[in-house]
Amino acid sequence: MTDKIGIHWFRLDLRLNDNPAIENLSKDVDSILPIYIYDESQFMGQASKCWLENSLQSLNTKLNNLNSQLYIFRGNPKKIINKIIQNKKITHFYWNRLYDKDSINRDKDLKSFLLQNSISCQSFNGYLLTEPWNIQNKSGNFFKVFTPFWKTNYELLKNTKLDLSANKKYNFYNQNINFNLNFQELNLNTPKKIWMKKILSYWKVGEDEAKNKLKNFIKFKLKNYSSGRDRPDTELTSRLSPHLHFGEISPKRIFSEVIKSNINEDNKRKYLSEIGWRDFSYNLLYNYPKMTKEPIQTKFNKFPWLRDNKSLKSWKLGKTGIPIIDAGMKELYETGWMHNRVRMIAGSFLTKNLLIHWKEGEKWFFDCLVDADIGSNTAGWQWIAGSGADASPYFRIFNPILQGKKFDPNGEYVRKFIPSLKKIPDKFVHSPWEMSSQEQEKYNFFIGKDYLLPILDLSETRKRALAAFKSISE
DNA sequence: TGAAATGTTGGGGCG
DNA sequence: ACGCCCCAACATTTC
Repeated sequence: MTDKIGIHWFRLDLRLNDNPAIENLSKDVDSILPIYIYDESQFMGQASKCWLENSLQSLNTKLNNLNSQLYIFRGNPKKIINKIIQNKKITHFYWNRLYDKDSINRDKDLKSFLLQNSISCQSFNGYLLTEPWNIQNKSGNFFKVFTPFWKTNYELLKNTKLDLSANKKYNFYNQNINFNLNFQELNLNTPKKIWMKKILSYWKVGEDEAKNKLKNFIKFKLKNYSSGRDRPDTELTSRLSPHLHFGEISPKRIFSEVIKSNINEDNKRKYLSEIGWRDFSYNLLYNYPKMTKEPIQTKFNKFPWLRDNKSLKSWKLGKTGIPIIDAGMKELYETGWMHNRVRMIAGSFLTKNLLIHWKEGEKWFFDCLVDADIGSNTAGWQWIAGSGADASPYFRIFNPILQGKKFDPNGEYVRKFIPSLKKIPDKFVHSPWEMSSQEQEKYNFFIGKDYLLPILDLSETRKRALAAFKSISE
């Protein structure tokens, strides 16, 4: 029994397929010990915790079927890893890389610690299409604008053979370790159990479901993606974002399946560019590690944000009196997800009409979204606030009524989350306050009773935002 | 991955 | 028949 044992440390790569660390480990050792460490000191939103718990269970079931299990621990990774490697048969320790500053520092430290202990330690790319240090413009700098970034990245990928591992049966470890936790002991500290249960009722979690969603997306939705992706009243997005976040599916798998599919080029390109935005966000995060806390454009340090807790609360609860905003915020709270178009409208409303700091929105989204992701979420918020690298220009202020009419023309989306709007005709569904008192009488729908009066004047706050942005431009 | 303000054009009503 | 005005409809500019 001198078999070599290698540890695979799962983080945001909760899958067995297309997992480069596992694939490489399987070549270098006889048996793979799969571990997960829950580190409470690492901030995680409520919705994410819930998804995580379910995703770990799903992964554990898959490992059970391979006569093994997921070995779960809780606490400081270095201390736990130090304890695990007391088993002298452990010769290798692999993982897939992460790209935020805290993870990078932690992993660097661990790598040298493991090497000191004569354990072979390697890391791999299991999370991105192209890692930030492998993509540069002609002058050798990182890209700050999406379009040229994606053009370069796309060409790079199109000409590379993506080595996706086939559905392999790896040899996983199955001996007892006496200090790992079972799932009852894991308890991820989610006090709002009922809320979480509700959110999860809208989702299936895990690697198999991710594959399934991709397959059905390509089969039924991709051909209408280009125009459909902007319509929250349809179901034409892939909804793969939470699966991607937890690494239940790899972006390379998505890229390769979409390219292979027999769908017209325009729709494919449009969808893949959304996967490209994810890589771009990580490219920014890696090169501007401070972007999670500070504006990328430094002039935004002196932006006159307002502190307005009352309005912030109205926004969070979907009580602004603007149907498309309220529907979006309710979709978020109810299902843990919000349609991308509506995320932009709601983000513009918070940062431009309310002049509330994008970090407040970012925090709320991070807590409520099942796809909460440090790269995409902060990049998205900086983009909409105007402080991002190639952000939406400051004067680009969405008018939520026009956006509603354009992208939810029959009001199906807003009525889904604000049922009282079912009583009134399409004409008023995005601006019910425009109904005369006779019309309110006629439809038995009264502003103030069946729906709120808007908390602000759109035209006035638009002008106020333009003035505020003007004050920081040189 | 905007919206509003302003400018231009052209058809139709009308004297 | 013609010029004038009005005002959609569309285009361009500005924020």
